[in-house]
Amino acid sequence: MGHSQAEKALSRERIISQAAKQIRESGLDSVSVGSLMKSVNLTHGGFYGHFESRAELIVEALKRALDDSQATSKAAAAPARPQTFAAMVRRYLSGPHRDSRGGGCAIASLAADVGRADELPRCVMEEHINSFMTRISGMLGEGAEDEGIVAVSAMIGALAISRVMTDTKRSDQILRTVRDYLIDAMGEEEKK
Amino acid sequence: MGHSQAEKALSRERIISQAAKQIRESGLDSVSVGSLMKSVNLTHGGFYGHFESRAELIVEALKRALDDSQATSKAAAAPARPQTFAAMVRRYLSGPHRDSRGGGCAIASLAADVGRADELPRCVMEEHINSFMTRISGMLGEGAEDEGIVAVSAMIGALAISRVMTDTKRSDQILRTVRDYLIDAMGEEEKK
DNA sequence: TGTACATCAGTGAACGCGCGTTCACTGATGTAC
DNA sequence: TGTACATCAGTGAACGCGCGTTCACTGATGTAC
Repeated sequence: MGHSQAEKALSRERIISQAAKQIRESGLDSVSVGSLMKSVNLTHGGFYGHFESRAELIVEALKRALDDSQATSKAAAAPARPQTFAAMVRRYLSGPHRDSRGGGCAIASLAADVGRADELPRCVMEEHINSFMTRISGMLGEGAEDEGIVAVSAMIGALAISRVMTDTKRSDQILRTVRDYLIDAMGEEEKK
Repeated sequence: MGHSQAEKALSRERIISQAAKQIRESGLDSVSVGSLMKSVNLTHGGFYGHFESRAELIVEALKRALDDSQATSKAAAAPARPQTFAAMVRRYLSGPHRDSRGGGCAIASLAADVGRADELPRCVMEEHINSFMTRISGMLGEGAEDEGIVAVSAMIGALAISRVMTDTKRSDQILRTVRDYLIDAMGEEEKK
């Protein structure tokens, strides 16, 4: 059992990234200290060498989940840069995104949970929502701030709804309808 | 202590309606059998004379929450009938609705929770989402099925986002922007 | 470079607590005569 | 209508369990000489 300082940093990293994945999949309440530590091959007692409390971990995991999903979204733009609004919407409102909760947009998975939470997690997500809206507005061109707000609202709502649907055809249809509407109503202008 | 059959029905009613209110406020996981029964002045043991399990109660409470919020929304239309799309959107995307989680739209509060739940609760909400979309489409006139889907997605997303925001001004701005956009882009046609 | 010691990452038993669920019991309700 | 009895709504103690958190301990790591 070698427990060097470098290993401690790696342990913390594994704890946070595992917790981040789990909250995206199953919500803020789904993480328990015991099962989380077991899933990264540590014992529950060690947890408090890394965090003051479960609540502190949740905030760190939320930050990580939001950062991860933002990074994934930006990385998808890498080949073609700058990313177009249409490409972004097509990826966001897709079957694969709907079906990968653990790897998908943390705002969509967790907005309702965070809306009921304390001020700290809400502030953390608030910043990410604002920067997501700014990013989308930027794709739509000058003075498109309002369109960015509307597009983000519709994308988050449609994704959440599509995850409720048990009828896959209907779920696909909703994603497709909102996707086509947004691209048609907002994406066209961007080409000018 | 009189425990007549009529009183049993009233007890069940109080349990479900209290649970429905609580899940709209704080999510599906927030209801515990003990505290719920205490809040309707009964003891926890009596719970199992009304429901087979906590899971069964959750499904009943979800149905009730959805029915209640639908009824509230339809009741608001009573004076002017049929309700206009613009009036509906103005009420949905308002500060008072955002601030009354316990009395507000159960789809918006619970979509993410239900999206992670078992098939039964998902089916229950699915029907309500479909009928909400149909209702909105109906307000928009013939062949407005797609617009209904988009409007419902945007309304649910915007409400969830507005509840995350700690900056009230920003929260209001998001509600206002989505509200104005929807009325402008979709509501105008309805007047023709 | 080699030894002696302090540090500290991680262990695992223990804590009090609230959870969902069960069950023997109580006593008013409802029914049969 | 009045009495005797069965029913059953609600009570509260008890169950096993998992939770978040604490703490005495272990032994490798890192440091001072």
